[in-house]
Amino acid sequence: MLKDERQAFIMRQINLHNKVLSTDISAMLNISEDTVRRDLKEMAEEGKVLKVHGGAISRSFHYPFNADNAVYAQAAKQQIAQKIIKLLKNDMVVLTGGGTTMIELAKSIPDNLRATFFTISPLVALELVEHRNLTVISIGGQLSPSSHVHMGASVINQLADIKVDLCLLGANGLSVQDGMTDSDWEVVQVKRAMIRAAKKLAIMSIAEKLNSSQRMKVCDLNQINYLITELAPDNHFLSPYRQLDMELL
Amino acid sequence: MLKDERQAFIMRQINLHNKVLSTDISAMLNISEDTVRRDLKEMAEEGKVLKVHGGAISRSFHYPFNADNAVYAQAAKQQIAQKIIKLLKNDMVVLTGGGTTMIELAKSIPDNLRATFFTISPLVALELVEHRNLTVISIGGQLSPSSHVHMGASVINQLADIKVDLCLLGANGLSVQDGMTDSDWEVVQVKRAMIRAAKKLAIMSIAEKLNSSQRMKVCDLNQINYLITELAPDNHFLSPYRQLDMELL
DNA sequence: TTGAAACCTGCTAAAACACGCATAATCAGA
DNA sequence: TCTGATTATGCGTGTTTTAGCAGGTTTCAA
Repeated sequence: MLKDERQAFIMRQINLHNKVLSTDISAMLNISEDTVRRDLKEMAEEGKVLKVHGGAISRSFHYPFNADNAVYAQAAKQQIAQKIIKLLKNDMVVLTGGGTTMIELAKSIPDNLRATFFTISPLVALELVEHRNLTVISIGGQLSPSSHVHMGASVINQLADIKVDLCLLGANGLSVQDGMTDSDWEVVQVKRAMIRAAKKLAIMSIAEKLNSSQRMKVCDLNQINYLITELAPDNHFLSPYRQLDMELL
Repeated sequence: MLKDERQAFIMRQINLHNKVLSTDISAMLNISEDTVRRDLKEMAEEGKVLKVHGGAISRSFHYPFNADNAVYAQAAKQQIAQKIIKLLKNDMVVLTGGGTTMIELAKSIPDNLRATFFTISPLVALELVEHRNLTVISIGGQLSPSSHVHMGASVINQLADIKVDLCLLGANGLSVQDGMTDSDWEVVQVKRAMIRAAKKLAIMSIAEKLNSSQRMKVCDLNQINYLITELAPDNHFLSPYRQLDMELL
């Protein structure tokens, strides 16, 4: 077997699986691991792959991370925001949670929308209040260091006293089996109270979060009125949700 | 499974859910918790995540606001902050307003201070909550677009129900003649309610604002227990205030 | 205050690695 | 086709990296 031929084979494997193990290649081609290592090293120097201990990974695979303020999957979240804006009408009263998707939405609300927003997230509140025609009311309470939203009994109490047209929540986990789920007990309590306070419920979730589950159940899928993802409503990925009693956006 | 692959997986989980638990990752990938911990530690050292007890949280979640904006008279305000820190004791309950001085203070509170902070400013709340020994409670209400603090009747109501050790307020106007003054009627109402809720009152003000008056009166000078400026207490500029029943810092 | 969970440190075995060297394969030009 | 030069490959040896584990300590929350 020729060297180039071998490296082409390795390249194919990497394109196929995003990674290769030196041992695997060695076994597959019946060559010594040393040779594989040498190949990988060479290919890494040519910039074709990323060499790591144990094998190599695809160059395009290096995970997304920007040290500063880049939000993960921002494009998708902005798409979601655009879709939600269509749900918002003048003189609506809306209740929102926190999360980066919600912040993207808060930024991109059109300035001419005249509405009232209740929110448990100070970050969202600060973004919303930049729009002239919005009335922003913070549901105060103990601020959670990890999720940066207000939680605790006083939040639940306040939520019991209000009734809003639409509740906007980000989903942490969402699946046909388990419904909407979350990982934190306190968060679940607050989300439930928020859902109770709203006539309609809209859940936003990037497609990646669909079909994932967390430990605690927030609500059933049939309580959800709108499910907003960055995908087109007829995307096959959403088909499990299509029969259900919710509108896909 | 390759190490980098594993870390990419963790990174993805963090981007999706804003946090991960070591135990969860360990279970999901069938690897020991030690390995997960080592990964998280490594990733934290590279600045990719924030390590916390039990797991790690997203870095972009860590308050992506204006990192270092030009604040007017920032040096002076930081000096003031340093002086106020000396007033803060463990297990104190403090009530604060908003303003850039207050934010500077919130940033520079020592991490080992264990205390409870009530605040009407979402920005201050978000800064305070970064200190792990602080309990932060937002007094919620309508968010003022101009001053970025919560105002309105519900704030007054909530303030009526609490009693704190110390109230920290920035002054808009302060003079021997007129006492503490402000320009906005709503703000005055809130400040009065805050003062009522506190055993002691500390006013912070850059020297520039001393001897200036606004239209509305908030309180008399003799209600003030501490006056904090960036000047030394024996500065001649402060002499008009020296005879009064307040401590100059 | 106390018990459980999370953590750290040091250790071990196995895997992956690097390096030198001997041998095998390849190639260019006569 | 032969030959010498060049390159590629496999192997032995010693080193480094990695992952799990044992134990003692810290942290957290009840």
